[in-house]
Amino acid sequence: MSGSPHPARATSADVARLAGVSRATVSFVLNDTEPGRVSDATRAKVRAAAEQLGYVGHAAARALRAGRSNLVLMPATQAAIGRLVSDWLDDLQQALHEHGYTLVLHGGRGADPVEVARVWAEMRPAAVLAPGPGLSPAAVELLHTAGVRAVIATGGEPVPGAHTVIFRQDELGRLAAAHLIERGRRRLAVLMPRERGLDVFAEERLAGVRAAAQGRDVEVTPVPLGYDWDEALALARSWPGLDGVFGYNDEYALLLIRALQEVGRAVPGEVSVAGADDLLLARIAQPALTSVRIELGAATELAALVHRMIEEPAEPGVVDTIRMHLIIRDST
Amino acid sequence: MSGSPHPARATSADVARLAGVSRATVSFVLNDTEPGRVSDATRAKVRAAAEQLGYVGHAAARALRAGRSNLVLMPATQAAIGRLVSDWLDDLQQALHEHGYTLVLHGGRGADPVEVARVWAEMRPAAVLAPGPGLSPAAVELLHTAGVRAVIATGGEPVPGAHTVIFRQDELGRLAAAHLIERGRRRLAVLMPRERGLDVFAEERLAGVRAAAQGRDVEVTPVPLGYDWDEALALARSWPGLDGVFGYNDEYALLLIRALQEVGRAVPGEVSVAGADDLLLARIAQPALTSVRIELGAATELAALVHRMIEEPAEPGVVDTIRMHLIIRDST
DNA sequence: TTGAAAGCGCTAACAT
DNA sequence: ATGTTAGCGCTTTCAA
Repeated sequence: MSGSPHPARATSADVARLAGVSRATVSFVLNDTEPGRVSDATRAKVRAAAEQLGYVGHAAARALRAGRSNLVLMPATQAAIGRLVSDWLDDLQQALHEHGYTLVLHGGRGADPVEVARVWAEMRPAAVLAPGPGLSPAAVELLHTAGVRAVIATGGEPVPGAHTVIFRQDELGRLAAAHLIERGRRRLAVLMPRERGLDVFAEERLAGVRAAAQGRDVEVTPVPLGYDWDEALALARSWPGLDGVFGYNDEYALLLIRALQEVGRAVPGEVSVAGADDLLLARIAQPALTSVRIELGAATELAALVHRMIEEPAEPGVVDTIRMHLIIRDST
Repeated sequence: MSGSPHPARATSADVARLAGVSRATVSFVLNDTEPGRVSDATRAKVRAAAEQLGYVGHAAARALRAGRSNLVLMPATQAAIGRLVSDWLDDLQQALHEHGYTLVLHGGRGADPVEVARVWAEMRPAAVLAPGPGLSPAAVELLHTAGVRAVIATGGEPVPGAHTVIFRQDELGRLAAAHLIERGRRRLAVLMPRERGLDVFAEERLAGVRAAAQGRDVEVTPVPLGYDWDEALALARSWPGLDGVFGYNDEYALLLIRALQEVGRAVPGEVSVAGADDLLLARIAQPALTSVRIELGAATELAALVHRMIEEPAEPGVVDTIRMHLIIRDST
């Protein structure tokens, strides 16, 4: 085939020409602004012309004109967490869409936070939702300077300059550790995933475990573990005699449990193990896995908050707290 | 606090003013186009001014001017599949970034494909990567008309108008079913997830199972199942006497296995079960789960393909095939 | 009820 | 070696 296989993309000017009206009229009709401004006959003409040409708006042009885009940005790291989070993201996407925003998940794991924030800022999103640890003060400043209206962080403590949804990673560790200690465990391990992007969360969870152990004659040992069977098996074989484990999350916890079983160490007899996320897998594991459940809250509320912050920027502050509680099962 | 908490975002004109040069010069310096055009002294001045003002480019303006954005769009559904895919996405994001593109995961599960394609088209992405079943001919046409250079589909058969990475969902079912039949199973179940967005894949996998059963005196029954313990348990209790199961993927397969075990039905004694994805969880399950492994291939190659297609659009065609093979374990 | 026109921030062809 | 300027597609004020 030679030449362009597709007709040049139609602009609103093309639509206007075909319909025999001005570009202004086209804009009013297609966006339904100022109802009653354009007569029904003209509306129909414009609609037909747009349809015929296969007209599709140009987000960049609109954003340029409006001074801001309708994008809401979120690091894609979040999406990889599991079904719980990804279902919730679906709801969030839907709720934001109803407010006229487009949720966009953006990668960039592992890179320099300020560099990542820069790429985000170039997209001039209306809002950014991100884990606090990835949002250095410099990054927040950069986003605001670039005109991002709403920066919403999730994390253990308020991020300066951003609204913060309090999500205490350390509380995950604290809850699990308190339970293990109550069960009589005194030598606690905390699994520290080797996978990129997880280290900041792991450190906070470890801190929570340490806090629970404080002044209680309990020893806490961080234990690195990659998400890999052979490594888990090697760890189980040379298990350093610890009697309680907080597994970072359910996946790592389950991996370790199987490895321990494989080398003949009883769970919970010899070692108690607790996870986090309360996946369905935790419930159906054998033994069923004690886990910290995270209540993500209604996505619609977060969407509404985002909308409010974009419409009328207010003082940054603490917004809401993600609640969590322990579900005790047979692994502890 | 009153007034704007942040300085107005600087434009390239501001940078030019501060540096005492023209906007053109700023553009040349910051983009490093035409090296040698600007003297070192001027370059330094411009850089310093940009730094001082916290200048950040404006992607929308650049896209408007260039006629296309540097966005590569992919449905976020993909991301929810699991660790295998999400790690791969990380690599893809990285590889695309090195070509100057920004990978964006976009939600929109469940909505009308053409409506979704419309929202995508408005962003004028350079490329769209999507599962074929979501790309109707109308959707592909819409994207092309909107100027999207590269539409790359994944699916069982070539999508008209798009390059296609052949990914035969039916082959997943065929491989698993052939194995089950070889093991002497004659009454096969195929789990059909109730979760939104998964039905198109499930139908194709079911078709693969049917193909394997063809002319072999094997009965195939689709069995709906939501990802939920109670539902799995109810299914197991009223198990319709089928002796082989293709579980859609590892997660559903594992869920069913546990439910069957719970009601005293032996796996693989009474029922053989196979999954797909070959998650680590399949390997550590008890019994270890037979699963179809999917070889996603190098993300760098796909990134290079995307780049090539954007630079010099060519005839759509079949690009590459995602390979898969069965890993036989104890569940069959 | 509709049209004309300015201008969002950027790049690149052309001029100096 | 650097500057001037047109124009990408859109919305919205102002004028008719």
